[in-house]
Amino acid sequence: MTTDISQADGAASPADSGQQTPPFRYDADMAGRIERKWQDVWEQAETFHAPNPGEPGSERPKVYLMDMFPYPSGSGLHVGHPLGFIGTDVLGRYLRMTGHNVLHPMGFDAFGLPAEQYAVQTGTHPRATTEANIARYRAQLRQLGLAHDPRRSVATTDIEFYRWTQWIFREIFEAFYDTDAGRARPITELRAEFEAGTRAVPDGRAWSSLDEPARREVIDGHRLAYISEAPVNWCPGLGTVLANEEVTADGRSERGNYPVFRRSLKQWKMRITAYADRLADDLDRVDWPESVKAMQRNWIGRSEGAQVRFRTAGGAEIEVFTTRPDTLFGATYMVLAPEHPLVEKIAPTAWPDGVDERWTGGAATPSDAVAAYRTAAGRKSELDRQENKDKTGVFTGAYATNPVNGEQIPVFVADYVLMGYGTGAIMAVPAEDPRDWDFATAFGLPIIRTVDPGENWDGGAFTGVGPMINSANDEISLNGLGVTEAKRAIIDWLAARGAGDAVVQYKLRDWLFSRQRYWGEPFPIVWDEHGPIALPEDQLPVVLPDVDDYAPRAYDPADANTEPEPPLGRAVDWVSVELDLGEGPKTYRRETNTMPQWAGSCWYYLRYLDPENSDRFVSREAEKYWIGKDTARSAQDPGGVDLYVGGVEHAVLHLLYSRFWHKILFDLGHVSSEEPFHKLFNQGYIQAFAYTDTRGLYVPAEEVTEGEDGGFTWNGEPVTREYGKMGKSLKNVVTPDEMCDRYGADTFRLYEMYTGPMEASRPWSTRDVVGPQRFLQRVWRNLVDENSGEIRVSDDEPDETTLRALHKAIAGVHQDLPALHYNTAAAKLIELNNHLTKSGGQVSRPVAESLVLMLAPLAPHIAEELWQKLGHDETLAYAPFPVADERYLVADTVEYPIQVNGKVRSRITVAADAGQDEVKAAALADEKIVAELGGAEPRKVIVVPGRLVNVVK
RNA sequence: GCCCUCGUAGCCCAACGGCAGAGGCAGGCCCCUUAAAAGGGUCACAGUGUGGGUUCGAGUCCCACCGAGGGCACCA
Repeated sequence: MTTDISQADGAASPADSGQQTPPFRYDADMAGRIERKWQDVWEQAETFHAPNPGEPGSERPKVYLMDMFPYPSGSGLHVGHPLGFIGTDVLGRYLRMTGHNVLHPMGFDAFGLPAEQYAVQTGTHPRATTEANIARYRAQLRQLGLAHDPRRSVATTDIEFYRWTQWIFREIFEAFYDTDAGRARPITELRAEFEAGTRAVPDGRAWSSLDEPARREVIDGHRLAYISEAPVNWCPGLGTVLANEEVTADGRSERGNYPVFRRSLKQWKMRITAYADRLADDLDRVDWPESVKAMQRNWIGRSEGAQVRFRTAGGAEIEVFTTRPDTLFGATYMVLAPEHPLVEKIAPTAWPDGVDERWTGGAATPSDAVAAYRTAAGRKSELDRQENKDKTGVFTGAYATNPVNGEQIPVFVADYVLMGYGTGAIMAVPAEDPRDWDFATAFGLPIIRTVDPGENWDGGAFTGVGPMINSANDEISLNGLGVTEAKRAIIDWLAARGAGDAVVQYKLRDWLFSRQRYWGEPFPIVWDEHGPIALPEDQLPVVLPDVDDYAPRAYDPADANTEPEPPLGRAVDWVSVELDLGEGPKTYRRETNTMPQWAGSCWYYLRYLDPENSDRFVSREAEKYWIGKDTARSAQDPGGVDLYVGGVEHAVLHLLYSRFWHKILFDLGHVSSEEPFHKLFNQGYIQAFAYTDTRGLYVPAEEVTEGEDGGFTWNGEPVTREYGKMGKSLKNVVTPDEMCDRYGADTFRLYEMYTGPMEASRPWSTRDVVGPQRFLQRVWRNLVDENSGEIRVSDDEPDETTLRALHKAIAGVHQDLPALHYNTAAAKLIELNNHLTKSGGQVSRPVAESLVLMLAPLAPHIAEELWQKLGHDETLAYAPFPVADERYLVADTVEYPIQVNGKVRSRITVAADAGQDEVKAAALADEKIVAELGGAEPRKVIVVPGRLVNVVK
């Protein structure tokens, strides 16, 4: 079937290597020839095509392995990118050899800013750039020998792919969240309920009294994808709005680092908040790193508490959210956020008599004070608010009544209360909240302790637990209760009086889903005079039109008072469209926003399962087979990809969004699984040193030398070393292409897997790559004559020590590979090979074959070549992985170290099957131990079978 | 400020609570070589960030501190 190119071409190769190098040495050239050969063989033989259910091979237990797909950037891959890909590949190859049907696909997250920005600069269509980059990535990945199923490679920019992205959007648009049922349902069912009168219109109007536009407005207000006029993150520098997740803590864009402003704009949103509970709760059902779960929980930010209503003297009601309703007796003032709508309504015309001067901000009237404060707060950037935690604020002039004790408490406006969280208003309890304590101290407000901090407490606000005090009125007393009971009691009391209810609050906001960009999925939406309408399924895909100018209108990055203007708006012929959507031909206006980059990655793992399907985004059978719930795993198993490997940087964004979409698809009955990713693994990063000269400019890292004093120089000049990312601008990029040229892909793979455990970040060190290369060279030399290229194994039985070394290695590797401990697996193979090298002579065939098979997941090309040389016609990709024979794992005799008080003092050798008493007796009879004890009886003797003996004096 | 990781030889990293070293890099010496090395062999190098505690026994478990990396940050 295949030719043996290492021999055919081998004879020609020595001319270009050193004169004395044997002609069949495993060097970079040889490796390159072997690797290209096997990559072609695998492709032609369709070795890694994974069968779908019903196809031959699908009866084997399935495993779905996936990497987070890359964005195909113009600069290509550097050595850091494939770390996870190789790790997944090694596991996949191991699992194939242990009888599994392994699906390991790869695709491209190809919509995004860089291609668009390049298009803006050069006029090149983003599709041209994107496809060229994808081709480059494919070639780079292919040369690494990754066992992907090539039929299943998808790109989010493929029209056949984004057709289904639009279809899913459509499903989301055509659904609402039924809070009673706790799941999404089709919007048609909502309409039917309104029509039948089984569901009340939220504002109490009768459905029959509404005209069609009004009805549509009610319906649109329930959709999971909806338009809202709400404060959003507007980034004039990018000319687009951004999701909360895309804005950094200091109020700038994650991409480009431009200022971001809060502006009220009409935008598309997705109702992810409806799923807040399920997104938080179901984290308990997936096998993810605790750190990632913690980040998601933190982002969702569920907190349980109460809403409490305070009546003001003017009759207005201020509703607050608090997690500590138990401390209500200690509420001595209230605070509204500067943007709170009640601020101006409650402010009276004049200050009350004797108002504290600190409260007025020096203004003549409450309205002046409030207006001035609001203006000042609005001018402050997020960064200012964050960095300056000194409490500022001003009295509104109004008082509200504390419902538990009738106290009149002053209402302030202060920017330490945020409009975006809870109700934008708080009851302030300085005794139990440090922020309120600071404010109360600054403004001279009373502080009443309601939780007993204990005698030794001399600090400020007490947030710990303790018995309640000072908390009683005529009807209820919380005094003496613990926090939990006090909360329950006061909520019941408030609820009975109509002054409050138990509520749950979330930090999570609805997901801003529209962007003013060209290079993204168009919405499958058209507008008529009343609002948005989803295009019927049969009119998908909505293909991106060609435009002359790819740029959104960008502005002075600092000018907040600008409006987003999407590039698709300029495709006037496309925007205006005549359609018959059931009311006869009519002109509609297309939606000109595009979807954010996250859209495609929300569901790509489903498309891999059935990439050619033109009837459905994925067939039910394929979805069930590959990611369906596995009750054998656990009763509550939510299903999902068996292993998803990628960087921790997606902990919140991508992983939360795709969970959200998956749950909608589940609710609507389109998938059987409830979670997209069953097990998540975060690989570490390959990092690199970078060097700057005295002017602070980066110099080529490759050319820097280390002096004996530990200092670094470049061209004789001293340079300073930094450690961090690999990047073009840092002049420290190393590419896999270079490594394949200089050492071969197998060496490169082994190096990446060997330098540390998968989850660990570590520095790149080109210098160290020779280690794995030497190892492969030695394996080759042990099995192949470097002068003739002939295999040289013996048919003699292996000796006892070799068998022991072999089976010890098998047992170890068998354990390490599925646990992703590739570094220790490789070490065990090196150890075994070192043993073979030292033994000298020819390696016996069964030992050679086992070694080659065990090497195959890590270094597949050289393993295939050796396997073929050993006389096998078939690929080893599905050959059975060696199994250790217990006989060679147990020794006849065991050496026990003998400790006296935990320190090793002697050693004895006893038969492996010796009982504990025998071992103990032998230990105590040892002359060194007898001397140590000096005739005294040991207090205690601990025998750990097979391990050691510890004598306690 | 809070939360999560992680500190073992010059470097990268191993070590079910049981003899601190599996492996690699770099280094020394020897062999091969006219010479060289990405060839072969061999040798040395740490007591596990610091201080306590639990234990017969701690790199491993607990507490505090120091250092590095990451996440969150006026979220009521």
